[in-house]
Amino acid sequence: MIRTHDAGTLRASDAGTTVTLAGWVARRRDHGGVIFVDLRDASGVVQVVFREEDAHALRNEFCVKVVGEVNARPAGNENPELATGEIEVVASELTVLSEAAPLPLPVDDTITASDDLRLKYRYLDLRRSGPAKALRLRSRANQIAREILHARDFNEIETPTLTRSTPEGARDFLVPVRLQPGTWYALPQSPQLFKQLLMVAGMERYYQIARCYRDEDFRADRQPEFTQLDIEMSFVTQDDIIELGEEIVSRLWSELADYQVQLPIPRITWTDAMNRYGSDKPDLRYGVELVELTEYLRGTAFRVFAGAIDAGGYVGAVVMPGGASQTRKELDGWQDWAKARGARGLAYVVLDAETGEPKGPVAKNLSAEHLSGLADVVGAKPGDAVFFAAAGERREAQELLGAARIEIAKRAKLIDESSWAFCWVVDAPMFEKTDEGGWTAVHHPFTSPNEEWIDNFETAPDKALAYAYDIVVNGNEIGGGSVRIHRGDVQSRVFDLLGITPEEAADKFGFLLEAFKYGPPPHAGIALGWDRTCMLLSGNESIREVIAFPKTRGGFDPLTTAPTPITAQQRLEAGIDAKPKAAAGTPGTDGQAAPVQHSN
RNA sequence: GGUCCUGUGGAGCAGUUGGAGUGCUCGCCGCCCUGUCAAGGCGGAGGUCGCGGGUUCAAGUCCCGUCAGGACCGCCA
Repeated sequence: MIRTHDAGTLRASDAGTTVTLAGWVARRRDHGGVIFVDLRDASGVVQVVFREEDAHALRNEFCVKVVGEVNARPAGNENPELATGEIEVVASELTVLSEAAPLPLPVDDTITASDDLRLKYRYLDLRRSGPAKALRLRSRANQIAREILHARDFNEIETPTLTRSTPEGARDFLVPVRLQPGTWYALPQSPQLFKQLLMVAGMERYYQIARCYRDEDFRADRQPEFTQLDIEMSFVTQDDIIELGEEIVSRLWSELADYQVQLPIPRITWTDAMNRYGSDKPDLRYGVELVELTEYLRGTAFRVFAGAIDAGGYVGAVVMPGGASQTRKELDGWQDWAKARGARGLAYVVLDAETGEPKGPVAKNLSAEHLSGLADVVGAKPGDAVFFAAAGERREAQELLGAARIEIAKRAKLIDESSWAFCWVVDAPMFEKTDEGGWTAVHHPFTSPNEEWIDNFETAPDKALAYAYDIVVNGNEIGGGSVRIHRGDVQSRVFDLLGITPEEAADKFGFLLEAFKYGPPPHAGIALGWDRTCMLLSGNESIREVIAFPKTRGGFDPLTTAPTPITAQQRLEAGIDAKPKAAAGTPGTDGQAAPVQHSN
């Protein structure tokens, strides 16, 4: 080793020791006759004192080696801000290992740079303590997960990243195949089918910290490549997977966020989540629950509500505490907000802070009777605002109210940012209607109906429930999974309902169905969105912060400038323009199976 | 595909009613300085106001387009 000690670990007890340190010049304070340098390495920072002129030439981010003696600082010069603040290293020898050009962005915890500049110089960005800490936290999270899973006899198994499309709803990234021009690999959207094959293979307990790919638009919490902690077990029930998920989550939060998760984590059914919070990933840090008014308002003359009710739909409301004090401009702003998400508007009534009298444009359209009881029905007090949503489709109106609920919490500052609220959302529906009138799987088509529905889901597909579960924290879904179908007859019936013909099924995932002929065990699994989990644990608001070299919104990497054009030669070799031969045994990616969605 | 925000020396910002590239903090270069810790003092360099077009006597500022970055919707768990 070039160094004998780590800079950040030196303490008063090391006084008198001669040490060799190596690291970077974090800051230089040149007083002429004495020069102070904050020397930074991965362990932290220590002050080095130079009395020789040669340190005058040092600049920020020079990489240096220093030999010196650890001394207690002169009385009165201690720095309680630093872990190493009681001591300093008096240098006797300085070696410049490499110089640094003037920096394109400050390597300084107190100053922020724009995102694309940070990414272009990510290696400098990561010298800062915050970004570095996020990656170190992620490494520790990986370690914790592995400790738990290996203690439970899991096998860490790698699955292919050059494969065929897995049945998720997202667009695939495609890779041309030189050896078979005109054919293409897909990068996996998840290892779903492979982990199920590993269950057939008798591995019984599988996990993988798996890179997954989806060619969809970006968000603050979405990148085209992302990581899942992917888990599958044989001979288990939903409760077994939930118990495992709870151990992982509670260990992560206790060690990395200093928070003790109360176990068991509360479970809420999907239907309750939608009814009460208008979301399948409710943020339980605050109340503001939805109230259904379909029956209360039945018979109203207000056409917007009556139309929804007569269509067999839903009318509901959500209360904004103190919302009556909003200005007209703020209330109008809610209309723009609603339109931005595709709604026609957001009806509201404000309750006068003094009298409790309902006011606002919608109040004129409601009968005196409906108005007088409104506050009690929705649980509003004088000074509150009541927002309404109505639609022929129950879920559509509830989701609008759910989004309004989140916005209310933000604007009314109802969120305790230091708190954590976990829940499992269980009993998700198996199917939902497609626009064409058919059915599509809410999770994926290998998710098992629950005990109650496994033999009769065809009788009421809209009511059938699945053994599917999502774990949610503060309104973020950090993981989800399901019990899988392992019986061939059930799988065939599900495909049948989804309108997937046996031919299509065989084309798309015949290899899995084939495998299921040979004694597949009952199995179930879960996948935790690892980037999002680490983002939350590290207190960041973008998953870019927990990814070493992330991409910008346009799918661009400012550091490497990927993606790049290819040469004509590369294009030719890759066979991009080749037409596939008649699809005999090598079906392409053009299977016309019914749409299937969702992973895990 | 849509809505919105941003783009000004190396970094982060300000820039009024359209009136000379004006300003602030940091960094950079030089000099001074023996106890600082976001050191301090003095001096200096550094600009096609993202790019293109338009309106105007005059555009960093107004309009249109475009590029880049960001937030959200659609999409996607």
